[in-house]
Amino acid sequence: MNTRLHDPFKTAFDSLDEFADLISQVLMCPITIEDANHRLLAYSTHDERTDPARISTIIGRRVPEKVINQLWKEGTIPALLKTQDPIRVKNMNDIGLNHRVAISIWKQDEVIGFIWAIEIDKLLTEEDFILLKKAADAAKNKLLQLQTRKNKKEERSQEFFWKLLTGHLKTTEEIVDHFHSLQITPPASFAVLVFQFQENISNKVEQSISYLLKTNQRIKITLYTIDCNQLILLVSATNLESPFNDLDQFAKYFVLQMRERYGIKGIKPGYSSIFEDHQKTNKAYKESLSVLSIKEKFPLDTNDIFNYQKLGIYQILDMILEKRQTDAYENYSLKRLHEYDEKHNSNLIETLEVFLNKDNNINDAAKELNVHANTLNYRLKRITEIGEVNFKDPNQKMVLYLDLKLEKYQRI
Amino acid sequence: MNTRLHDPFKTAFDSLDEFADLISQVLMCPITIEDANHRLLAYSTHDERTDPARISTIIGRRVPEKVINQLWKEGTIPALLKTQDPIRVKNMNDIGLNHRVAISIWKQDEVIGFIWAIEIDKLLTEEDFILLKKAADAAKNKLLQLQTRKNKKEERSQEFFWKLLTGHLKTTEEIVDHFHSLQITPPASFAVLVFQFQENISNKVEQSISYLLKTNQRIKITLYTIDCNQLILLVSATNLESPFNDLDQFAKYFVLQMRERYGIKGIKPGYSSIFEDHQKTNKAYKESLSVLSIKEKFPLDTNDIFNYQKLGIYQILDMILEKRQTDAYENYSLKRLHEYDEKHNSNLIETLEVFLNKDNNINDAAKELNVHANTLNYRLKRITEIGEVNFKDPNQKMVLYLDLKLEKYQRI
DNA sequence: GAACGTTTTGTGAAAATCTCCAAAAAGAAT
DNA sequence: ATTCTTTTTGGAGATTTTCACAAAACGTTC
Repeated sequence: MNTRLHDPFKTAFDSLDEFADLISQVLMCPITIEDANHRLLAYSTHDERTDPARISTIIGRRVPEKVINQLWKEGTIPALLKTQDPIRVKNMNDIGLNHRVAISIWKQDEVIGFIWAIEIDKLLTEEDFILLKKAADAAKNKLLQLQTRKNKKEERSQEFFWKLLTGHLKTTEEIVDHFHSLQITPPASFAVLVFQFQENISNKVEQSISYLLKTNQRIKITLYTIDCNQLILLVSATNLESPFNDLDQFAKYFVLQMRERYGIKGIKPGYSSIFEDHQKTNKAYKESLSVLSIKEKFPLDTNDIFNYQKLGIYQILDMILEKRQTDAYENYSLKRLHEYDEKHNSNLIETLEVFLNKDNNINDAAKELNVHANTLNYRLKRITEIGEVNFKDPNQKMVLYLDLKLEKYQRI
Repeated sequence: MNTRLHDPFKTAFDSLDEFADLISQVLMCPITIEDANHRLLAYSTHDERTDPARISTIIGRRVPEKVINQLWKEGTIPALLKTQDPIRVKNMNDIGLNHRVAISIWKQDEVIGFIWAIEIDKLLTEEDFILLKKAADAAKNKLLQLQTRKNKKEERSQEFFWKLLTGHLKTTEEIVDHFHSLQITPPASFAVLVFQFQENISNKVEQSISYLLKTNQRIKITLYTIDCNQLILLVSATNLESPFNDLDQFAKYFVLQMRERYGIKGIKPGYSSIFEDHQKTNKAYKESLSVLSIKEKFPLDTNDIFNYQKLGIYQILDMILEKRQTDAYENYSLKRLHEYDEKHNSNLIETLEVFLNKDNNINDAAKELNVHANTLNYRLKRITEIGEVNFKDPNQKMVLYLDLKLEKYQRI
């Protein structure tokens, strides 16, 4: 027993799995080893007793997202990131978690992994805690090896990604070959997703990002890189039927988590259409940037839009503005309505805009304007008279809508 | 009596009015003299008896439009344009016309005016007819004088108009001065209206045009000129409240009459927005031409549109097309819908287009598609699923509409 | 042709929208 | 102050639209 307390882990071992079994034997409980992003690195097979959370972790080769979220909310992970000591986690039946003890594995001042010990039928003692700490220290070197191997691969990936983004790779075969040489299956369909941060992305923030991306299970992130204040991702949806939905959800999720977990605010997502041909990565990248630049120009109207497709009319608004300016065009209807508003200080223009925004829905628009539906009806009648507009004509309505938005844009 | 039959009109007279009185005395009935466009040139005051049609003619200094229309329909004017002999017109109480006799005044093979004799209490005899013929002959020279004077003025007007259209006159004062020197009051607001003919406009057609324009009383035509197959007008609406309405009506009226009266088909009208500043005549002209060129590109969709304002989205469609082509943009939703149509040979795309054309009106669209309203509803639901569209978002709908039209355009 | 999924059509009830009228309120004009 | 016009609001009733459900028709696949 004395030797055991001394340091039972100072022996040579080939694989992390072997090492996990060793810990398991020493502490007499199931052991799981994860990297910093909660990907499964190894697990003990010696002890067959386990809990549902561990099973899903092993099956999926990563800790389930809901478990991670719970551990963040409840404070375990933040604690593990602060201290080098073991942390005890209480039973959480709703996510299938038994009592367990966790410890983080450190390389200098950075966490590079975790060891989990599940307390099946006995709780670990103070002594065990000391042993666990020694185990964590012993695991460090093995993990570092894995990391450097990964880093090299990542560097090559990054270079390849930039070539894709800038359109340097001309043929589809060349691109697919590159993917394979990096041992990545090229996604059947993809989009480029860019998160724009308020400030340049520091190394520290980069780690948080990396963590969030790796733990995400909503969408597949094939490649990612960082450019000043932009995080650029090559992503593909797991659900092929409604990819936009998935992407939207992920974008919102990412922004939310960055704010809640790390206090980083003001991240703006923008993503491209979905493409099948990898040669179009460059185009996809441009679309994403275009989304971001348009979101800057029309922040209010495009607040909930992240996707180039969903930008709708805003895709082409600045181009139209340019033409309208060179043509010195003036919308006659809007002009008359403005004149009327001026003269009678009414607000027909505002009324019109809300009505069009609300997709011609009288009730919704009336609610937003805080007037009676009949009032709105009356105003609309006046608008058709004064502006000589026909609301049954989608054509005319569109131009009104466009010109309204343009006016607004010009005023700013 | 003998001398009277010989030629009572071979005397000198100063004005046409004097001459009208002379005829009136000889034939013992009220006399009116008009130019080829039914503008009043002179009328007898000797005889006080008259009829409502004559009164309005004198008051308005032109024959009322409904009277002219009636005389065309009923054949009097066509007859007068064919023969040099007097024509008798029957009583037409509904338009206030008594019995009367008319004769056309000729210069070579062209009618340059008319003389009207109203048969108040006695019908004109054969003898009177011969006298009338002599009167017409005598009136000819006087009318010619008037015409040449007018022609000179018209030439100067034409030159001025072209300067306006091409934007050669820089300051508004300069333009207003020009107007005044031509004894024209510059209209407070105006539009440029262009009729495009299928063939170059011959002199003969020009006469018909001139006639139609001069007899029109719906809108004020300040200036007009002809350029190859285009008739260009500077017009202003008499009704300031709904100028577009007036202009639309006139455009349709002109096209109709040219076809019905002269058998000239395929005339396409196009007119600009309404402007107040005469420096913008050039812009107005460009807008009109733009309408015509767009009508050529989208003949079906823009068939009932003559006005730049009402062109709606078509104003900017070719510009958008250009951008979409350089961007190699592809609408994801439409792509998926097309694929679905292809695979299941359905017609979701057509359904979508009709639905959008009909301004989201299920019933109207269903009628046009010859399906049950529920069928349409079902299809729309499928469209939102397959194309990942949200029909409550006016933005998305607009882009769909635009891209649909663009596709259609590209296919042609 | 049986089995299956997709599409079309029909029905009816609930919800909404529209139409019309009238009264009140607010502004403008005299 | 009063008249007149314009605007807002309310409500009742008619009309439309929407929605869910079910049956029938159609197409594909085995």
